[in-house]
Amino acid sequence: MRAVRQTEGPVLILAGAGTGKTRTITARIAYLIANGADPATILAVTFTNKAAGEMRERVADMVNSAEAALVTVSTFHSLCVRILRQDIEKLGYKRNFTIYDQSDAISLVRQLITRVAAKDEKLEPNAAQNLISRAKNLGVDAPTDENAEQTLAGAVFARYQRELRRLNAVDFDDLLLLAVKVLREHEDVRTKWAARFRYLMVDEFQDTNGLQLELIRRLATGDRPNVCVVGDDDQSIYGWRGAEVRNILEFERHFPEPTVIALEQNYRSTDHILGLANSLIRHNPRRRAKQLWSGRGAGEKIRLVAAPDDREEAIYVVGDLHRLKLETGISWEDFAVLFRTNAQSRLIEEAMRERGIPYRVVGGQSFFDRREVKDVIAYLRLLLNPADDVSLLRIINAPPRGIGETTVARALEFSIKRQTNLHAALSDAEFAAALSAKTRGAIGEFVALLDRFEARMFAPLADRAEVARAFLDESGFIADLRRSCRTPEEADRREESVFDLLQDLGRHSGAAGEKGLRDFIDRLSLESDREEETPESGHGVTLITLHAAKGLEFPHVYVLGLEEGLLPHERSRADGTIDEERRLLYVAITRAKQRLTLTHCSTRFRYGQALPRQASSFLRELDVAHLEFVDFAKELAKPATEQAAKSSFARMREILGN
DNA sequence: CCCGCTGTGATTTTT
DNA sequence: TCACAGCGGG
Repeated sequence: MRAVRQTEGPVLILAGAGTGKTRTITARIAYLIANGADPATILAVTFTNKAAGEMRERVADMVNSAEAALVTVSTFHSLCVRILRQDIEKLGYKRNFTIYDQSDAISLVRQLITRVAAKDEKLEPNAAQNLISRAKNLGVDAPTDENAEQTLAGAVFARYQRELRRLNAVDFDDLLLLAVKVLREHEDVRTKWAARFRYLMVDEFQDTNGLQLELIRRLATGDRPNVCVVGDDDQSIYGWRGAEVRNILEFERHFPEPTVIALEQNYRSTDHILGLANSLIRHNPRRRAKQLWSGRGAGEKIRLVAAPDDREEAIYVVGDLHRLKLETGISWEDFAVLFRTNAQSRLIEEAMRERGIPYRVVGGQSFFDRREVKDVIAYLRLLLNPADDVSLLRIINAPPRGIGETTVARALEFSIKRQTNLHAALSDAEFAAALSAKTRGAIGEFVALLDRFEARMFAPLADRAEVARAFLDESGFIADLRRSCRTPEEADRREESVFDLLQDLGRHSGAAGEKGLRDFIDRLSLESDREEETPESGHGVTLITLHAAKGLEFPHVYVLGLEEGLLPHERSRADGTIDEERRLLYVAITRAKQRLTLTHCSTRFRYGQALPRQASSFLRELDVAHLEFVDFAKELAKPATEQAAKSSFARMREILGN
């Protein structure tokens, strides 16, 4: 297979849906090693920790474990952390910088808005953080024009970047931005890292943004660097968060005269499913031509169902999969219900519960909770970087220790005036002088606590997990955590998740002293603490958004709401991203292995109102040869009048325009 | 500290 | 419609 053996020079592997993308990359790595490449010079970059983990596992299966361990398989962000932990000083940051995740960033933005905004000005922290993030992913690290400082958002942006620097902190976007910056501006640094990696591989290349492309370009050495990217332009669905399909469409511009290999054999779906997918995606302009085929046989036609409203749609889908399950005995895990927006899952959930069918909702945003875990991280971060005000503010009153809001506000003011951080302000004699004896005592105790544990944590031969446990205990955090719970069970659960974390810290076989703890915290900061929720692990039918479904596959798939305004989403018309919506449907269709059902409604309830709906314009693009029109009324096994059946059939024909 | 009132806004989501 | 944030009162 050429995709595996062409190891020299730039290679572009166009890997269509279900063509064995990950398998190809891992086989390449194994092939490289078998042919004498030094494993330590191989770098494979992915987007998610999950993908990196899977790849690492598969490499370990193919080559001996000592060699596998030398290969660098990493996400873009953790690769950047690695670069920055070594070389960020060139940019004027200290090496012990703290990494802020999105919620840390939002809380900093919130603070700044209250500090900067006039009485009548309003700005949502969430929206502002989003704006800043978008800008940074375009490579912009400050508001562009002079006016920008005058708008609230611009002022917050400028202030935010300055604050991060003062706090010796970087956010997720900075990781990319600063890593690229240091490689761009310091040739010695660039040469060092480029020399390390002789073979570069990038997964899901269609999802890269400008910064990520630049990172790869700067790491790639020589006229014909060994850069192999794998991706599928037809599955580019993250444009809205900065991904540039252009990167894959114009690969030759960045890496001239590449070997281009198209993987077109699909190992997943039936011919009808692939045929349908092909007929749809053909309507996209500007794509790398490819035609997927499979040897899996024709299979069933794709069923297109028109439901009267979203409630009936849900009842139908759930009823249909229930029936199928009873008839064939396949397991619940083989089913997935896909939808454009999270809100759509509700009706499905209700219908599932009514029938007692087990299900799991993937995604959503349940990862902002786990308050106690974030608190523990804040405690530990503070030991590594006392200048980290966001962490300090998070824990200064957990537990309440007599340092009230007023005192904190004063300390903040003092720290701003002195151009320093909160920790320094709290330790400052002049600041203390202005306080009551009681407050002074409370602050003194708090600062002493931090200093004492900083010394203990980084003492030679310190047992990090044990020191951390004592820290959380003696600070009163654990007791406060338990106290704040409503039930003893909840208290146990939360305390246990803290101890799990500490146990993990104990097991973490890192270096002694600061580095070991920092590696551990870096890992925690970069991995969202959402539980492992792979479709295999849970029980039940998978309910999932179209976006989150990318990369997964299921024997039986239902795609809901193929209606104008929902898929394509109404926003996409104004944004000019209809192509991306089409790719989204393409991704959805290609998730199915055996049986696929598409549905749409004539009426949908939104914000309490019944809205008339039109079928998605995408339906007209589908090749009818692969479709079967399901008579909704009949399928529901309700006594339907012939008239109703006829009219619904006529409507469907009308919709499809043939 | 907690409860209930009011106002608001409502794609997609990983690191 | 409904969920959630922010606020004021008990």
